[in-house]
Amino acid sequence: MADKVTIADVARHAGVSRQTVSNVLNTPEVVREETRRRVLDAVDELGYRVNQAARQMRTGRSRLIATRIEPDHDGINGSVLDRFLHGLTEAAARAGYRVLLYTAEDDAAEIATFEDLLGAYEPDAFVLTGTHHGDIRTSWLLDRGLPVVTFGRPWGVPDAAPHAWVDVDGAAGTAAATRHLLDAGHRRIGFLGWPAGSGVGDDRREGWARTLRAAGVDPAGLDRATSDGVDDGETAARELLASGVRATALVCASDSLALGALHAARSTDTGSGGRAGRPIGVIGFDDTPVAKAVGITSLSQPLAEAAATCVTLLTRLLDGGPRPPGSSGDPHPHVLLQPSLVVRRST
Amino acid sequence: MADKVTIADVARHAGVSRQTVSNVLNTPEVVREETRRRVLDAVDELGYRVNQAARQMRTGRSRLIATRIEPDHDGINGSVLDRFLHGLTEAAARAGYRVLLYTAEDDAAEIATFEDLLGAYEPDAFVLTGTHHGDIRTSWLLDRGLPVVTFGRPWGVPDAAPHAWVDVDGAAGTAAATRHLLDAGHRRIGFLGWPAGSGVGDDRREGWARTLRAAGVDPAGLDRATSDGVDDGETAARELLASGVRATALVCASDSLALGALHAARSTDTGSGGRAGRPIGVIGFDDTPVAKAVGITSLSQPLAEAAATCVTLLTRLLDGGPRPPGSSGDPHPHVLLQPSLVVRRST
DNA sequence: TTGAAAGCGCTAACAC
DNA sequence: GTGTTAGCGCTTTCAA
Repeated sequence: MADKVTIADVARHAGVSRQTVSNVLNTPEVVREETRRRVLDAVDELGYRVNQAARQMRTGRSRLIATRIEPDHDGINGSVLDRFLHGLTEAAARAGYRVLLYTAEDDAAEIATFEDLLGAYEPDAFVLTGTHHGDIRTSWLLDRGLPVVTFGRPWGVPDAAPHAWVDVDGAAGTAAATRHLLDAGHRRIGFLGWPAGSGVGDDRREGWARTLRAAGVDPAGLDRATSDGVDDGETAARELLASGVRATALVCASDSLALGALHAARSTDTGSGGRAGRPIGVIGFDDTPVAKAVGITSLSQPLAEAAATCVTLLTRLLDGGPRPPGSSGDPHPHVLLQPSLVVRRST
Repeated sequence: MADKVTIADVARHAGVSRQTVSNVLNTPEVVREETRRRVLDAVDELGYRVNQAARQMRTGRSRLIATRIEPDHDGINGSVLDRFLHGLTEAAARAGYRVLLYTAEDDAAEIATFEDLLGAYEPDAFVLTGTHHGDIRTSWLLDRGLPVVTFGRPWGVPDAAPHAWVDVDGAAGTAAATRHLLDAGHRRIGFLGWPAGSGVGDDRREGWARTLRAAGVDPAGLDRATSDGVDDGETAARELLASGVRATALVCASDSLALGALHAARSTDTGSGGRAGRPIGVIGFDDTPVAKAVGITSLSQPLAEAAATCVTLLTRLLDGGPRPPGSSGDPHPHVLLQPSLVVRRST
C-alpha cells in the first residue's frame, strides 16, 4: 500500500525542494524540462497522489460535484436519472472530479442540504436535475454565486438563461413521434400528458400539437392530462379511444402513460373506428426497460451525452473562476440535445 | 450565505477558546453544561459547520463512503442497484457520511480506482456490490486493512466471513417461489438460471432444487442455464416447456429470464400437457418495474434495508477503529435478509 | 528557475 | 474544565 506518500517524500526522492514538486504538479510550464521529468518519475515510482484535503485547505477547491439521487418514484421512469448519474460519474472522473451524492425530499430540503454540503465538503459545483417553474434551488445557488449546471431548462424564466443548462428537446421528440404516426397513415393522433404547468410536460405536448396542426389536423379535444401512472394512463387513454374522439394513435409524455395506453388499446374495439382492424399506435417517452420489454415505441434521450455535456459546461464554469453574485447578463452556455425515436411493435 | 464561519468565530462569539468549541463538538461530555449550551447557541447563530477538509487533515477521517455505480447492462435488472444506492445515500447521510461515486469496467479497474481514491479523497470505507467467487477487490482492501462491507456474500470462501457483509437470501426466495407453485398444484416446476459458478445463480438454483426434492419431485433435467437476457430466457424456456420435459411452471433467476419465459409460455401449447388449459406459471427475481408492468410474479429484495444495514455495519467497523491487516479470525458481522414474493398474474 | 516561510481550519497533546 | 501549542499536506507569497 502506498501509505501516505507526501510531497516531501517525492521531493527527497527527486532531490528537489517540496515547492518544486508542487510546481511540477500545478504549473509545469514554470519548471525546467529535466527537473520536471525527474519529479514525475519520482511521483510514479512512489505512487504519489495529491491529498485532496490538504489541497482543498489551500485552494478552497474540492474537486467534488454534488448531485441528487432520486428515489425510484414511479419505477418505470426512474431509470432515466440513474443512467444520467452513471454518465455524470464517468464524465466527471475524466475531468478529474468526483460525484458526491445526496438525497432530498423536496426543494426546501435540498437547499438545506446545499448549506450542509457547502459548510462541510465544499463541493465545487452542483448539478441539478428535474428543474421546474419557479425553481428555488437554482436561484438559491445563483444568489450565492455558486456554480450550477442543470439537466433541464430554466422553465418559465423570461429571457436569457440565468445559468448553464443541458436539456433534451422534448417537443422535437413528440413532433418526431407524431410525424411517425402520420406517416403510418394515422390522422386522429391523441396526446396523453400531464396537467399544464409542468415545463417538461407542456413542451412535449407542444411538439405534438404543432405537428398535428402542420398536417392539417386540429389537435383540439385530442389530448388528456393526468398524473403519471400506468392506471391513470389507461383511464385517460380509454377516453381518447372511445367514441366521440376515437383516436387511432396516442403520443404519450412517458412510458408509464404509454403502458397504460397500451392496456387501454388492447381492451378497446378498434374495429368500430374508421380503420377497421388497424392496430392502435402508441408511443412513449424515455425508452425505459419497460418500453423495451413490452415493445413500446419510445423516445430515447441521449443521457450519457447529456451528462458529459454537463461536465463540459461545469469545467468551463470552474476554470473561468467563481462568478460574482450579481453578474447577470453574461451569456450562459446551454445545449439542447435531440432524442431519437426507437420504433417497436406498438406502432 | 454563511461564508466561512470558522471555529474561531464561534469561540469569539461564545467567549471561549477555540479548543473548547472543538471539545463541545467532539467530546461534549468533557465540557460543562452551561459552556456547552453557550457554544452550541453560537454555532446555531452563526450557522457554523465543521470543515471536513480541515478535520480530515487532523483525524485522517473523511466521512466519505465510496461505492460504484454500475452501467445499466441489462436494462431490466439494472434498477436493483440503483435502488440500493439511493438507500445507501440516505442511510449514510443519517449516520453523518456522504457517498462518493465511481465507475469501473472490471475488478482490476476498480482496484486502480481504489488507489486513486485512497490517495486523493481518503474515503473511510468502501461498499462493494456484485461480489463473486475469487473476488480480488475484497482481498485487496482487506490486505490493506481498509474497512469494507459488501452487499453480497463472500462467495466461495471456505469458513468464517473475512469481512462484514449483507446479502439477500436468494435460495430462500426461490424456495418460496417453488413452494408457491407447488401449492398452486404444479409438479414439474423448471428452473431458468445462469451457468454454474456464479454464487448468486447457484444459490438461487439450490433453493428451487431443495424445495422440489422435499416435495418428492426429482429436479434432474428440469433446469436450464443460459446468459441473462430476454431472448436467451425465451429459448431456454421453450426447451423446458416442450415435449420431453414439459414443465408447467418456471422459477427464474431474474426478471429478464422470466420475461423471456413468459414469451415462450405464450407461444407454447400447454394443452398437450397433463393439465390442459392450465396457464404456465412464471416467477422472476428482483421485482423490477418490468415485472410489475408485465404482471410477472417476482421476488422483491429489501434493498433499502440492505443498504441501511450496510451502513450500520460500517459505522460499527469505523467506530471500532481501523483493523490491522492480519487480524483474521475475529467474527465479522453479516446479515442475511429475506426477499418477499410479490404475486401477480403470471402465477 | 528553485527554495524558505506562512498558514488554510481543525483537533490531539499537554499545561493551566 | 479550559486555554495554549503544534502540526496534518498542501500551495501561495516572496526572496534567492
